[in-house]
Amino acid sequence: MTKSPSASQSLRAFMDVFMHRSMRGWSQFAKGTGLSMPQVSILMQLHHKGACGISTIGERFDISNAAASQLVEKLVQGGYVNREEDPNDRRSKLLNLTPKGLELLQEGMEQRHRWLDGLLKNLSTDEKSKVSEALGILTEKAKEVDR
Amino acid sequence: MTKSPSASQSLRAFMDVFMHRSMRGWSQFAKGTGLSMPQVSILMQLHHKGACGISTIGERFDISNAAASQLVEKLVQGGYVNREEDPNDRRSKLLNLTPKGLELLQEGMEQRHRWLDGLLKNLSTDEKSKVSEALGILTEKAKEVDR
DNA sequence: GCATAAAGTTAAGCCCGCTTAACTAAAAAG
DNA sequence: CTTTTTAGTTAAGCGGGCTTAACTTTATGC
Repeated sequence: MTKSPSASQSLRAFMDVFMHRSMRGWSQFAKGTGLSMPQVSILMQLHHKGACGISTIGERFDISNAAASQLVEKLVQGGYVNREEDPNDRRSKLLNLTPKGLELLQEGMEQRHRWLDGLLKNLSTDEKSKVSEALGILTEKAKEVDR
Repeated sequence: MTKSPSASQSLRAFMDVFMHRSMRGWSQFAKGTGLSMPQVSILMQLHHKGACGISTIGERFDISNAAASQLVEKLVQGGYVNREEDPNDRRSKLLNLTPKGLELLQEGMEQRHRWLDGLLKNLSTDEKSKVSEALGILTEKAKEVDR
């Protein structure tokens, strides 16, 4: 590295490598579990944003409620998702990860983390702390923006 | 943030947010272009690793050569990929992004980067430089590990 | 209370990715 | 030179995701 690049440039370079790697990782993982990417994405989304109904799934993935319903049905059949009536509105459903669903997701994350830990192994203590701080900053901001 | 977390913890939190976001971003982008995720993935991979043949695609995505051939065919039809004979081995093909293919990919990246730039906007100059440095370190390592 | 809207489900049908199998053509092995 | 291996294409068929349309059930507006 000749000179210090801008933060924006660094982010772009990082994203290039990082996105490429993590996307391929997830799709391979999905294949291994027998689930499809859309199905895994729904699990991730439930874990990330908490319980919601069918139509929320539809909106977030920009698919019809019918499609969302069918995908969720498969996840329920597989025991990854719990689907119960919303006590406040009996038309609506409350979707939640089952322990099995959570476990599956965490296994997928583990695989991604193993790759990342491999990156950290070769860093000095000083570098590690810098990386840690910077990612903490970014993550906070991302959560804000993502709302 | 109460106390400084380990680098590994920071990476995990970061991965959670970023993977989720970037994957959804790409799949929405793909939908907008009329291409499927596997097709976009192939474009990304060509851009990232350079020209290769059909069977290399098959190996990298863990699909049959027949499947790879069919996917590539669609990308060639769409004008996103150039497919020519390998002069060194006339059985083999050399696949390359066309300008149109490259442009499409870059548009996708732009969309992701716009989100990221939104994150950077709210950072102080000091934070920006920290982020920049840390991501530079990580990117270098990632490229090494990725081969 | 009745009409209307909203949340989900189900079914029919389309497109797409993927696999296997059969095939062509070129290179490597003997 | 013949045999075998390698790269790629093509076709048939399966399964999955998605859409539209018709329907059920529950909530809401007047």
